[in-house]
Amino acid sequence: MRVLSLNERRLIEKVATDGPLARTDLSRALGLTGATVTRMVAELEPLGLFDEWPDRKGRGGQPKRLLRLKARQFYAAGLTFSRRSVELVVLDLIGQVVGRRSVRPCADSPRVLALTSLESLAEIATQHGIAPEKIVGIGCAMPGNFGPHSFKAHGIFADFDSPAVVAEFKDTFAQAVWIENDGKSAALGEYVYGRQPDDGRALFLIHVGHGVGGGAVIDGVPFRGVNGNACLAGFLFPYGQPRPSAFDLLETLTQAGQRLDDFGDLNPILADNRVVDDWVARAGEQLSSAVLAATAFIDPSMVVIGGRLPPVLNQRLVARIHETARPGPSRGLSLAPVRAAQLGPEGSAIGAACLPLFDIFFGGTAGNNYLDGRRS
Amino acid sequence: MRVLSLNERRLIEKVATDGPLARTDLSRALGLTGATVTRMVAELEPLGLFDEWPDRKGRGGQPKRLLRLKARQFYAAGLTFSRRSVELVVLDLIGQVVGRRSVRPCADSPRVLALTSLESLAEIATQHGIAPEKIVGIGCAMPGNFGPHSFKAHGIFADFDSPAVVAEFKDTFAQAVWIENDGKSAALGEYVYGRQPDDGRALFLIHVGHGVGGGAVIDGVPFRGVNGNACLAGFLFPYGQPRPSAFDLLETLTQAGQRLDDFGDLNPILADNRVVDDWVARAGEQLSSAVLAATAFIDPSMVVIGGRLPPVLNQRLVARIHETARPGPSRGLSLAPVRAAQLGPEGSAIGAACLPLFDIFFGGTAGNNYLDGRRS
DNA sequence: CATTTTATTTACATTGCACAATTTAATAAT
DNA sequence: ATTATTAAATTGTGCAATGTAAATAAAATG
Repeated sequence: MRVLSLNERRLIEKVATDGPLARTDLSRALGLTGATVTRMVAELEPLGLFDEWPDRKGRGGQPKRLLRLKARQFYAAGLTFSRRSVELVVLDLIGQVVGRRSVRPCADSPRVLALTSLESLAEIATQHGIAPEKIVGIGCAMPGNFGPHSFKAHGIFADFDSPAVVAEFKDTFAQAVWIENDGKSAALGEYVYGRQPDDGRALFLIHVGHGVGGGAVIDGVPFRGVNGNACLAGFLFPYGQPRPSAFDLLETLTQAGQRLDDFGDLNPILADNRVVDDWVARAGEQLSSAVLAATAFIDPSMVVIGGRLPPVLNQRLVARIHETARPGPSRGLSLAPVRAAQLGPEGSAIGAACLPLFDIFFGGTAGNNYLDGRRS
Repeated sequence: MRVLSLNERRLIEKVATDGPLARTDLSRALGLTGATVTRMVAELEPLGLFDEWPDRKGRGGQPKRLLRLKARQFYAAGLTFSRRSVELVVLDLIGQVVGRRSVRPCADSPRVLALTSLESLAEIATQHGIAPEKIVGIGCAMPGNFGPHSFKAHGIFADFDSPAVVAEFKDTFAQAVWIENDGKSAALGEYVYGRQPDDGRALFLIHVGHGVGGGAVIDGVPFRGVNGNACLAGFLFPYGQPRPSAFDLLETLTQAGQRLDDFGDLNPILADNRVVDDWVARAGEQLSSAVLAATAFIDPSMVVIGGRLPPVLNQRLVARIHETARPGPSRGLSLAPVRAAQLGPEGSAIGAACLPLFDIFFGGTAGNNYLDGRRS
């Protein structure tokens, strides 16, 4: 597929997030003339990205011809994993989860992880009759950080501490592979498909997962830092002490005699659970200081609490953060608004699937040497 | 003066920071063709920005014709203030301080501040024979933050808590006025004129001044946050408790019986001063946690310690930070390298003067709606 | 002095977009 | 039913910012 220009990707992203939209709407939203939008849409025609139909609600004048993404024209797979499971989702262009597989027991090596994922992907593709060439890429959300030369996984995944992980994935899949930290994946997913109109220009997500991570999308561009390790809200909570991570909740429950294998087992035991209540109270308070830190450093328009926990827990954490009512980072300033993630515990995997879709069809990395959007 | 295009500003910035350079060097560095660089330089000719002379060191082939900025072609003024003084510097295009004035006693109202500054500026201009139209703008570095609708100054400047400050400045000066937080000004100054080759893509500056602030320049663009309040490293150190600010040092000295009126009085009393030694030990340790936080959230290539303190104190703070040897923000990660600011206690004022120069001649705000660099 | 090398310039083509005029398809007024 | 009005979409044209390729310039080298 040809590489899309910056404005083409801006157009597609706009249709994806705010559609359906007519050409005039796009022209206003993107700051381009109607003529340009007409031509761009015409040039994108061979990709078959859009459905188009007349707007029946017009009041005089030629009716708009609304565009929306043809959901099933392209797909991407996103994968993430935890101690006892590999979660794979297949996402279509409009962010609908077409299929999901959760496989246990889990990957104890990068190779097993890759092969397991390949198998899950093949199953889903077969079941839904998805041709392989319609799957534009595989994204993998990793619980861990990027060292100068290698990927450093979270401590419980000792074998994942190597650049071989990347190689293993690239060898296994026919499609192109994207690797990203789980917090940054979730932030991207939340930005692209969990978005609400008042999100504003900068979304910061605190990722409550194996550890406490985070990610941000600022002015439509993922904020990675020079080594890909920005937004690590978890530094506030040293290892070996209580911290507001999903992993910490599992450990807390284990110590209280309620042993769970994985994040996925949380849902049934949440109601009327004193241990969970206490954990939410403590973790929410800790997270409010993470919100303070994120406000101080990033000054985002919105902080989102997301990660591997069930949505109801995210909501309870947000409620607890609001109760805590911490002052802002400096005189006269207040905390950024806080909200629970829209995407739920699959957020990282959906975000992972977003990586290829975003790079190919949406904002992608803004700016290159050819500052007018042309290429060499 | 006509508004310069994005690539023109990239070119001028490159010459400013890495010059002298020939057209071919620029073509390589900017990713443009030689033909384009030739034409751009020719079109900038009326501004008289460059000196050009043949390179005598060539080894075969036509000798390069090196370009560098004509330092005295344009100027900007930068101003900052503290309890007992108003500091104003005039900077030329290559970042040389052409003239400085430090006036006491100080501004106790925005109006006095503005008039005092105007007078200082006029004196410097007269003394050095600088025509007013060569001064392209006035930057003001403010100790304080931006509220949703007004500027909130640091607590000791009660009268500055209003949007009237901005109006007062705009009324007083013939030139265009830029207002910015002092930490962000200093970061910009350090990026443009304090730069070293290994700075990398993202510079974070911790500003030790009235409070503890900060600023960052990421991929050549000042990082401001949605409200202009990003990079506030000081949130780690609550008001009313010991904190690593220059103001805190003055207070500490006062309590020990060594009363000083202003930051400028520090230099003579630094040697063999037990109170200062203790303060450096404590503040350095505190700052190392600010470095940790900056690394965690921003993941910069470099953290710079700067602000209103004499350079020797910045160096001692950096030494102390290195002693503290804190672990990185997560497993396998280490702290960003730390360095003392190049620009010294005038950093904020120089940075303030950078604001107009940067916006007019250098990177400015990258990207606008016209993604090809054209304007409506 | 001819050759080689590198820098710079010139002439021309391409492209992404704006502007303005035109066409299209609906509703409202007569 | 006809005409006017409106808004959307399209088409034709031009411009500005680049790239491409060839030409020219100025030095070192043999």
